[in-house]
Amino acid sequence: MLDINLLRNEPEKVKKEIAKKNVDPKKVDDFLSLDEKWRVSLKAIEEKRGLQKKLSEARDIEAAKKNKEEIKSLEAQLAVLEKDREIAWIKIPNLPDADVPAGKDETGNQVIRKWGEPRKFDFEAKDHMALGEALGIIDVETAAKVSGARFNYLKGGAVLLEMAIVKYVFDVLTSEKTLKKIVKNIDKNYSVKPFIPVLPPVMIKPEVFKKMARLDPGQEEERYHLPKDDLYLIGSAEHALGPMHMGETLEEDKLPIRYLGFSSAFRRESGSYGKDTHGILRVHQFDKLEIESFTVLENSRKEQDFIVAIQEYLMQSLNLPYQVVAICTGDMGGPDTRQIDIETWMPGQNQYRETHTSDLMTDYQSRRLGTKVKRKDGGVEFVHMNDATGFALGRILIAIIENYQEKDGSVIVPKVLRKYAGFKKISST
RNA sequence: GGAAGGUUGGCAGAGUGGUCUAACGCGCCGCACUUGAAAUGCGGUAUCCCGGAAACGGGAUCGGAGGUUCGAAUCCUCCACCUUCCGCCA
Repeated sequence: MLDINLLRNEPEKVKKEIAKKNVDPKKVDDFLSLDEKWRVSLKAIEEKRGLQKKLSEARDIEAAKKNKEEIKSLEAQLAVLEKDREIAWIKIPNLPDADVPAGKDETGNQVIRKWGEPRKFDFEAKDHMALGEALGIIDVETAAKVSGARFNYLKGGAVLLEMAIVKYVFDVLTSEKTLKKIVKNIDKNYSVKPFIPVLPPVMIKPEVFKKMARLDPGQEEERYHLPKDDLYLIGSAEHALGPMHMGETLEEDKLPIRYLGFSSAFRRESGSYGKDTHGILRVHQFDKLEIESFTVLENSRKEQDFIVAIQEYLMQSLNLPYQVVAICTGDMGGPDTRQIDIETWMPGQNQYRETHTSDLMTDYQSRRLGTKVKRKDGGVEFVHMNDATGFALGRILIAIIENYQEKDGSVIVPKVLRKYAGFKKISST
């Protein structure tokens, strides 16, 4: 949620900014009108409560009884107002940063840079499904029988390759030495504090999910819910990493706090029927390495730049061609102030496909989570949060299988992963 | 799944219906004493909301929600979490 003072003091600015995100500016007026009503109601009730105390002290039981009835009816009104006000508040998204390209939808996204050349094959390149099935490492048919559409079994070399990637990324992000190399392009004096490896829970409570601004109206359809226990399956490790410090006030010298999580991610993919039905590009369950970091406000943009630099370092070390995309105002997420995606070249589809995202959320999430930082000068403010993909393992496996395929249908293991995988090539047996 | 005990301010911990504006202590901050420090003494030390330029005023908060009462940290109901035990279990 946005800062209440910003909404009250600069509504025109907020309206102008959210319009860029295709959000109706009227939502600001809706909120402010409810806020005003709420304030009036609150003031009235507080006066009556003060009176109730005095009457009670004076043992004026008759007057107190009467006053109590009035308080009760006012409280009922206030509760309704409070709820409506909160709902209206949440509907207002974070404001886009100044350098975010303006645009209505994904056509407004801008490729900022490209790295690597799509490989020219001297044979007909196959897609990951054809390769994976032939190699016996991807099986969607059995998964369809056992679990339904949009599920998959990974087997053999694909499994070992995934594990190799996981271990490799954990090695990179926990090494100060490697991070120092990466940060040079951003600001050589910036913090290279290593990431803390995390295996998070994959089920979380609804109220926590809401505080992360990931279960707001319109998003529930995308989530798996376990009604018996009222728990949700996470759609990303972000959902369990982001709330790790909710309700806490962190000391400034503890920041930045950086986590690297590994978990399965669960998505209903409602509304995407018929889209990407082939292969394992869009599935209900996949594993993902996720980056989450907490910083002071003046560092959060630099932190995002650093995170993107890490993503690119990893991509380059795997020698996968990619492009970095600045997501435009109309296509970015509600809690984001700046979103940068990476799209990886996939020869099987002859196009770049989204594999990474990096979200700068500023204090939009931390305000509802109650995650604060106590500055050295004694001031307390909300921390800034960044969240980003380390590797979405299903999709990066697709990229590796398709980019590293050989004429005979085998797949070469990227050099940097060989010592982790223990083999150089995946062949049919 | 069953049972018992617990959850109070930064920490520790008292408080079983009005004197709670939450004791005592520790920690922290300020001042005094001191060449400096320690010790000592005095004072101050939670968060959030509303109003206010500010000083300040009002309100809420004793795990959470609801209830009883003129009045709740205290009584009642439900829930969550923690500790321990039994059962089951990777």
